[in-house]
Amino acid sequence: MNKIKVDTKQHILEVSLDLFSRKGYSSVSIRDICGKVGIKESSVYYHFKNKQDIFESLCQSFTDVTYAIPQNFAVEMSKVTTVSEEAFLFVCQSFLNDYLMDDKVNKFIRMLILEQSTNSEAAELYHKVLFDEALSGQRVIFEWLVKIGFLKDNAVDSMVMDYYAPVVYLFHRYLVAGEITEQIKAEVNQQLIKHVQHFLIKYKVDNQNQEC
Amino acid sequence: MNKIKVDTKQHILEVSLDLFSRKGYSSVSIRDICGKVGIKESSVYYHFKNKQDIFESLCQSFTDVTYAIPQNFAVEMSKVTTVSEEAFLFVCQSFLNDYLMDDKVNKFIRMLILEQSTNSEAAELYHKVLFDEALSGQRVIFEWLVKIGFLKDNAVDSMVMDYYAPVVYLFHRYLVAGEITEQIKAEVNQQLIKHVQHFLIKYKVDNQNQEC
Amino acid sequence: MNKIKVDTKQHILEVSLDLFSRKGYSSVSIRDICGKVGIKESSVYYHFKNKQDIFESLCQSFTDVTYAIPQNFAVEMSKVTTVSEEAFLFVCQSFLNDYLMDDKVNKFIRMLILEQSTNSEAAELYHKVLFDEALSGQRVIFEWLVKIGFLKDNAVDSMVMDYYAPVVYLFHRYLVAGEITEQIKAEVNQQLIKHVQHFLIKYKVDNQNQEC
Amino acid sequence: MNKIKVDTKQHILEVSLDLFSRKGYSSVSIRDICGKVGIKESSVYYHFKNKQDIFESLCQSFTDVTYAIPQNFAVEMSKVTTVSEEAFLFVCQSFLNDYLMDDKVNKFIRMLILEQSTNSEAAELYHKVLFDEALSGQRVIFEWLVKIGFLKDNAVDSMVMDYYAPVVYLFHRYLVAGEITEQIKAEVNQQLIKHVQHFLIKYKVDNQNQEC
DNA sequence: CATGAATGAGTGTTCATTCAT
DNA sequence: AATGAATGAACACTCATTCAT
Repeated sequence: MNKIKVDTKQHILEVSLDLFSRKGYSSVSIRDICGKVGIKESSVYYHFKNKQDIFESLCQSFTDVTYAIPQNFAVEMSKVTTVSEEAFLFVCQSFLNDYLMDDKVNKFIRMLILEQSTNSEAAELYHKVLFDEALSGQRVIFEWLVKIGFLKDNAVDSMVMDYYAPVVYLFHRYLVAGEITEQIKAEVNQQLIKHVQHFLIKYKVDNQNQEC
Repeated sequence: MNKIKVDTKQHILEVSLDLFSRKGYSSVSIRDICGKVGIKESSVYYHFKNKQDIFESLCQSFTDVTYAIPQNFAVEMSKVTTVSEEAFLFVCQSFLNDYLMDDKVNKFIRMLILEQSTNSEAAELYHKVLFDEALSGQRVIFEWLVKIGFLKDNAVDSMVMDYYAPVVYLFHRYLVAGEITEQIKAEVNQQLIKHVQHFLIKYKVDNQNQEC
Repeated sequence: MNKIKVDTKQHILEVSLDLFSRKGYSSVSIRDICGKVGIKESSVYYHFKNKQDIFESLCQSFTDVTYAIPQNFAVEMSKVTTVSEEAFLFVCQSFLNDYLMDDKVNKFIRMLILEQSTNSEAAELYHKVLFDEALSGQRVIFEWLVKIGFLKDNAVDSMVMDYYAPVVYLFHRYLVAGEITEQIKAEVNQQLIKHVQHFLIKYKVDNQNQEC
Repeated sequence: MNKIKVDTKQHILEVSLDLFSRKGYSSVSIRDICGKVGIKESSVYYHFKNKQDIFESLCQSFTDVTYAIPQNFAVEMSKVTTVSEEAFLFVCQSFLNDYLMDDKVNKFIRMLILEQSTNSEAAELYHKVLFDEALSGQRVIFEWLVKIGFLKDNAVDSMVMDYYAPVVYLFHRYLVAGEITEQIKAEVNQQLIKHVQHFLIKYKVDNQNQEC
């Protein structure tokens, strides 16, 4: 027979993430979670020490996922020596679609935003993920893109700022509040494309000269 | 005799704003508020119908303050015919210092960010203030700056995005979480100056050519 | 100028009686009363010592009204030597219309019914008014009606019971709960007439025989 | 070992009924109930959704009990073809002793009387039980008693009124307020017997004729 | 006469958590 | 692995009342 019963612990985590990201940790009761999971409140305490433990468990699994990204990317980078405009755009879009708009990741970041002011662990994680790590990761990529001659040899910090600020802007404007509908996804994607093209005009090495 | 007793209603509002912005509406109890104000819990209900009423009262006063800005600005604009780079920078900095970094306004926006997912009124107000109204206000200003020959006659939308995205970025990175220390203020100010100069290089009309 | 302002104390009493009779003493707050009267809560304490004092003041004025009835009636009785069937019916109806259905009296008895189990003063007054005094008063009347030859010389206690039980029944069935509409008034009146005629068939001295 | 722990839910219902019938729903606090039951306040909410839920649960169980009566009676009726005066009196007394004076039922009706003006559900139930259903039930019985030749073939409605009005009277006079002592029980029983005999003199078919 | 401001005690209810089963 | 039953602490809110003005 197939597995019919889903792993309850995993189910609790999923439901909790969903609720935490929508109402905030402290506004979600164990009752709320159990209601959606379909178990009694006391049962949670078989799987988790307490409510905080659910939150921390979520943080841990998110950290794991997030910290895997740059390493994966480094592996890919090492294989590649030339980058086309299309490839660059593709990578930017996949960061948006496969990461920031990914159901779990998106919910997670929303949860962090709500908890950043209450919970110092959340605040730290939020800043690491959305700013510190993101920026340093991008710096590495941009330096590499300069090295392989795709981007001009400008100040990388300016470039990163020019690239990333609008991404953060789009994220907060469209992806933090409310449901992420297909319509919103399309809108954000389109704005991202416009932004990347705008960005490349300024920073991409002029290939026509190279081709000459 | 001098006034010794502060207006209790105002005091409640101040304390509430402070706590709401730090812990989120639902994590702040009437007990918390009263403890800091120095009154008994039941006394709050003389001044406000209920907890939600405090929140709405805060929203109202914030709305009033915010909607006064563009009108004040319009008055100033009408008196001016030429703008120097210093003046432009000064205006940008004053928006940062006198608005986004203003204790009340800053706390208020933080509160809205925390409540945007729970409270639709908060979500709407947040988007109006930080995106819709801000963008349309800036569009007006930039169009005027183009008209008076300070900025190049580029697509205004792109210009607004180029200008505003980094502001939003700085706001979320440095001004939303944690205490706003003098050190952070200085850091943000410096980054803003860099950003504005970067922006002007691209969009300011080259006066030397004009003078020729 | 004429009196425009009604006597506040009287106004409080009226509103209180209305609310007490509909929701019960303990379910009516000073706030409720003041809201309807149009004064602030603290103002009540100028006119009354406390909430209980309002109740007692109501009881007093009701007692005064009620205890005046038998005396008034005794005066009337002493002037009359013969009674017609119509006159008897008229008196029965006037007790219903001018007393049990009178807005104030009705509200008052309803209030007593609600408070009889909580407040011993109310319980006592309720039983005095609706049973003890009513029965003894009726006994006096029926004895007099026997003496003047209008009613047969039966056991007065049985007669009183036969007469009064249906009145109490009608009162509790139609006049205690809900609004007393004109329709209900008519219905009760009709049932009372039927009852009185039924009663007189059994107990009235057959005048035709006497006249023979 | 024997069961020592009583069913808590049932215990709460019993205590609540007792208190509601004596002080009225809104004057009884959850604290009062829990104090008597011997549990903490929060424990009530494991068994009942809220205070109102206790009330409704009581109403339901009372409704069940009450609506079972006529059906039980119908079964008995179908087996019997002759009725003695003693049997009639016995039934009347058992309605009094086993229903109106039954601890639970009595408390319940008292509760309804107190709540009739506040709670429309209570008002409806009160009128159904004490008037509408009671009257129609009695009509059925009296019609049957006429058919089997125990009661004279008079207008049934008059008969019902003559029978039931004094019962309602006795109920409100002796059984609604205050403790129901053995003394009161005896008094009411005696008055009921007197009333039934009085009633039978008027309405019972004269058996001496039949015996001839 | 009336009110603005405050308060202590209490109300119904929710919460995270415990623990025996 | 789950649940029935309970609980202490907290919660938003209401109440009758007081008192200086």
